[in-house]
Amino acid sequence: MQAHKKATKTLILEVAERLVAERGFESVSLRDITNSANVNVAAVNYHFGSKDKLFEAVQCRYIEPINEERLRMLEGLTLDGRVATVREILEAFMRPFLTVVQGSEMSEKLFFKLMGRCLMDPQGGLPQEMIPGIKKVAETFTRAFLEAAPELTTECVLWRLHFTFGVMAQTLLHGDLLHALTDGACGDPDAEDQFQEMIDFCEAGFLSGKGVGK
Amino acid sequence: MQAHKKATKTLILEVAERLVAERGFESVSLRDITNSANVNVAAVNYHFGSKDKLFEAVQCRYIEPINEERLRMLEGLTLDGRVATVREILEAFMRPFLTVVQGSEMSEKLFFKLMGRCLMDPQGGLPQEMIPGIKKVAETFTRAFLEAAPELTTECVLWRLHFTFGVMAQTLLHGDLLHALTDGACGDPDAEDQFQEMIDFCEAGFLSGKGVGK
DNA sequence: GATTTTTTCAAACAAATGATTTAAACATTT
DNA sequence: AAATGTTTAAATCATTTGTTTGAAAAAATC
Repeated sequence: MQAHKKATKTLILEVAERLVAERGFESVSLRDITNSANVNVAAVNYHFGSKDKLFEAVQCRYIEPINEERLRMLEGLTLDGRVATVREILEAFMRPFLTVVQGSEMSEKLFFKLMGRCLMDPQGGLPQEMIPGIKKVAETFTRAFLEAAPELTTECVLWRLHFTFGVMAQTLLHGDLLHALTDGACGDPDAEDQFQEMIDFCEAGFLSGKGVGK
Repeated sequence: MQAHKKATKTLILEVAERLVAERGFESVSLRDITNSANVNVAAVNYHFGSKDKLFEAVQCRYIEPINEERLRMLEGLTLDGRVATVREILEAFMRPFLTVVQGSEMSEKLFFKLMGRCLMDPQGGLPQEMIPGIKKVAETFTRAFLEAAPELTTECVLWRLHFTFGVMAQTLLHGDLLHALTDGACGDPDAEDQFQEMIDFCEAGFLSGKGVGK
């Protein structure tokens, strides 16, 4: 059954992921999803229970591999008791978004739109199921940053991690906006260049107050 | 008529603004809006033409005073041919979000949620009516930054302005998330402190590559 | 191979949606 | 005060929404 035909449940998830990214959860109807997936309308409620639960499943499915890859990269940096640099840790935090999306079937732009939806759409905040994973990432990376830059306080690191996430989300979500606003002068689609610009910006922000200037 | 009773059109806009901020545009029905505003359902189509046009009006109404205040603050910095610092320009870019919202009837959190919705919700990008204003802000501030930090390229400034916006959006939108993830340890509600943290971070990011380090 | 469980499907459900219509109320101008 | 233009109101429209039902089909278990 799995060999010749994709499981209905997975099929629904994939289609929902794409449509939700494109149009937002509230704008996509169950029939949009099931028609596009060539399954029956009732299949959603059968496999997921409700439309809301389907959306939660979509959210969890996309964030998990990213968080896993983040922790994996960070672990690779601190082998043999080595202390990683702020820049390396930043890269471990940010790059998984690129690598995971490049390994997925969605286009990058769509994938990041989905990310934005996940942050904005849910009425009652993130699904409970996602919180532990995010918490673990935040804690682990905060610890790493504190080792790399001991002069910073925990609270300060958390704020800057938060800022870093904002830089990433904004760039990946609205990179095309920059392109449009400058009549094409800016917004070069080279993802790797953008990435380096982001890391430069955030590294400097993270080390703010460390240098001679202040 | 205006003296004793608020114009229906304005009333609808205000209620729509609040409800859209809370729940998102697609999740709010015309009846949610008109019931809450104590006006007839038909009033929306009469005054705005359609639900979509109402949403465009909501978006434009909120962004305009912010952009005006931004340009006003920036102008104040460069009187008598004086050259402003990067930090001052950054403040002119970011602070209007705080001052305008503090002068409005909405709570801060709601206001920034609305901001997020405006960036995410519309299917075909931002309303055409908003583009010129944003463009003007981007151009004017880019010019100012280039004067304050002549060693940067135009493209670089645009990217960093973009990053700065991301920091701001993320912080103002999801500041409570940080609070929740750290079990209350982080996420102090003092808006001014947060603001200084943001400016520190972005100033450092903007001046990245300028200092001795690189 | 019969039985039981799981999955699919067409049809129908009630509720809610954005939009329209028509007439009444109101304000403004002549 | 009559006529005109503007705004409000109730009722109704055709769709669409998420969800449920009950039977058929498929798969798994015995």
